[in-house]
Amino acid sequence: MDFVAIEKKWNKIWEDTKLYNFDEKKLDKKFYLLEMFSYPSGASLHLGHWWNFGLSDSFGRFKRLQGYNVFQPMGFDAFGLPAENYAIKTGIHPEDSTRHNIKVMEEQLKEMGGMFNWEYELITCDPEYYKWTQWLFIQLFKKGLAYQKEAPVNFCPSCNTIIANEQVVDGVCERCGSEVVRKNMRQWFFKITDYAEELLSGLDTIDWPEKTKTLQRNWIGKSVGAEVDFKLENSDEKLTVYTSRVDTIYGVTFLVIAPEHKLVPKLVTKERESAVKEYILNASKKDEITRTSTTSPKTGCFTGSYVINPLTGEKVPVFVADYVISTYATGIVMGVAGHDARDYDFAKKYNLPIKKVINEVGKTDTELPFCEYGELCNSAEFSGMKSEDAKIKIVEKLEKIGAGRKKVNYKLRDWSVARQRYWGCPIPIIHCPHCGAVPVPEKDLPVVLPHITDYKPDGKGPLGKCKEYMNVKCPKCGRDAQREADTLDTFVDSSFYQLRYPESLRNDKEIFNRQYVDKMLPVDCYVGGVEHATMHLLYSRFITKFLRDIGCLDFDEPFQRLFHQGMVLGADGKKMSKRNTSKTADDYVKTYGSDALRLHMMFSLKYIDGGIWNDEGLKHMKAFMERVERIVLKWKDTVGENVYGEEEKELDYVLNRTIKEVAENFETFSFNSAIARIMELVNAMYKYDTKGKNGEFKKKVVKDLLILLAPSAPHFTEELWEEIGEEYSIFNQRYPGYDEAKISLEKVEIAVQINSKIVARLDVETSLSEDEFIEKITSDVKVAPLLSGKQIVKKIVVPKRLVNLIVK
RNA sequence: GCUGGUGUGGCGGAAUGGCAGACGCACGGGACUCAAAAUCCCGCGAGGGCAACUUCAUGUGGGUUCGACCCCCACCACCAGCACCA
Repeated sequence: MDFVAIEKKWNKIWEDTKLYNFDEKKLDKKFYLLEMFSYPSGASLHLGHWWNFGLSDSFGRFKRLQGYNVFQPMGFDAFGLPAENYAIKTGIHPEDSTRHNIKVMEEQLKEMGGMFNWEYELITCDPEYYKWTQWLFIQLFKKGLAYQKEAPVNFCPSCNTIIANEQVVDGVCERCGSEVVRKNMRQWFFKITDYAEELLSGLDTIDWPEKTKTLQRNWIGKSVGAEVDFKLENSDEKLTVYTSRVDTIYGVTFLVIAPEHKLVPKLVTKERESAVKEYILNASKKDEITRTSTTSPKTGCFTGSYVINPLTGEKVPVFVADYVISTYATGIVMGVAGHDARDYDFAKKYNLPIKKVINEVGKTDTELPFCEYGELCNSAEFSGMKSEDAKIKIVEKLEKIGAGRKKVNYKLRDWSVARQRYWGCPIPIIHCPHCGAVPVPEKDLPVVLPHITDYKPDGKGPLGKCKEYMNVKCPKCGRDAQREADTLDTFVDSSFYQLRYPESLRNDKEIFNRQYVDKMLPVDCYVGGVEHATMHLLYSRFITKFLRDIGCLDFDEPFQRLFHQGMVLGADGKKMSKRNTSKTADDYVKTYGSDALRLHMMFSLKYIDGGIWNDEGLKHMKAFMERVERIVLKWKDTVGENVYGEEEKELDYVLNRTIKEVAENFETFSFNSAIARIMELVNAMYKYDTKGKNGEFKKKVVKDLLILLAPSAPHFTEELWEEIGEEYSIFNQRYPGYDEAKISLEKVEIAVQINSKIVARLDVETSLSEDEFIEKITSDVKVAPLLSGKQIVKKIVVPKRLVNLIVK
């Protein structure tokens, strides 16, 4: 068979007959299958795309054969930094390179022969799409969930712009080489923290990999602790710390405040000013991972100020230290050197006192630092209490004297959404000197991204230089005003695309129709990399919950079921992705055809784990397909006696087991095992071929085999389906059912163990009762002698597998 | 560093706590052929043994269990994410 030629043929027929069109009238058995859409990066599809889209397409085809009306839309996450960097380097406008890349990728995805519903395609840089990105921003703004605040960013003084973490290489700007500093700047945020609790509890309702849920739980990082106010000496100002270990409050010997905290200037005394300034400057050159690393040396600088411990009345010094981060909790921590590892290191270094206020339960000689829960000592009336109880009692006392309160904290921070970039969705805000930040009226959406040619960064972001864009009248008061120059993080674009797909091209009146989207969503199965666990997957959940709260939809979670494909690596073990030279799937398709490529990918690596790409097995997949072809063509016209004996029974057993297990393997994305089962069926067919004679039976096996293989080799099986004289299309068939009776054997081999050691393997009838079964085993000629004179003290029976006799 | 994950023959990989290594590759052998390729069939973890068989073996070290690749603890190596790459 000429695999390459038949693929062209069937791609055309499928398209002409609109075989895979989604039937919007049959929503009762719809199946919304979605792969994370891709960034239109290089000039052509790399194997990673194939891995993601090709294999989940096979899953979709399997679902279709099971009778589902499969919706599998496709689109592009088209805004983003790479196109802009490319433009700065080459002068090619991001719009042009992006459109070009999309076109190439579309063609290749179509060649792949997927069931994608292109008629719903969406592209995030289309004004028709980003109109709704802007609309979403405005809804969040109206509810107070989009707001501006000062936040630390990477700033390159020479480029005069904010740069991304990935653009900082060894502390310098990758573009110009100057030293990058952390700096507070005014930024737009989405208040995702308002949803922290629900994002946490909602995880219990969705069918996601446990590891992904764990990642999100830890990312949200709920901790129940307390806030404590420490009054500043000789001032009315107070410093509020957050602690999850308020039981250690009697051990506080100092306070630590983050260098960029806004209260720092109020704390620094004249004598300490230059030292603190220098310290803060140095801290601004470090990134957060270095700062918070438990192994990097702790550094700090005394501010000159002291605070009063509200419970002990003790005076303790306040330090600035960069191991404290301003964005978590209050940005100030109480230093308890005896019971916190980092505080201990810090105290050692600066010769601060170390107090013991917790003992290991039942001991008085506990070594410091002791960071577990224990029993309090040196803690006034709380001495002798267990940590757990003391936490409650101490908060009660703090509340009574007005110096503290119970507090739940989350590590989750608000989502920073503004970017000083050109190639992104414009933020629909107008800054008016009189009215402040005013949203663009919804009737004026979209705010179209102007086509500029100078997108080099310059303080404000590239749009800031475009006067025609920036200068507008305030929608509220009509006076001169300026547009927001920043654009949105591309994660905003992708936070609702799954909601927009079902009506992407036709609904220009609303983001989506509520009745329809309630029927189409949630997405039944979502496929994408685990690297999105704490960002895209969290943002989408947040936005879905927000849209529910403003009455746009009726469900809480966007993705009911989730699978992560592993990463396909190049021969060098490196990522095959947008950032290194991508391998093209084209050459393989031209030589072996897309079905062989797809089969090889499915069989040779675990989908969930990925691994190093190896094309060695490709030619064998072609050989396997030819092996299938030979037996199918040989059997298609055979006539023979209508007998059903041992041979038929044996093949029927394999057939039915294969039908059952291939379906189970597909459900868990264990494609490699599914293909292995199909190979076993083919092997069994060849075995039957040497002796079996039942022609009708052979025809049935051939038909079932082709349907089982169809999701994994769509063109190939469609062609054979036609060759055996069946009606178009194989994808309108139903996945075969299996007969439980044919899978259950009359006799199975049982492993017989005595004291957990295998002593025999016996064929035993499955119909025996447990007593009959034990009787049969113990009286066996091999087993009986080993039991003579011994007493059986325990019998462990694992049905159809093993028996273990414990003897004395 | 923190969070999550992975580790099984020469290789990719199978195994609801129940006969470790399914299926495939590589390798060896046989059939077919003048021959080769292709195809079809058989064998194939390591050590010992002519053999029946036997010992060892799922990153390392412990533990739980009648029984552990699987559960628990500690460690080692590698991978992903760490909030402005998407």
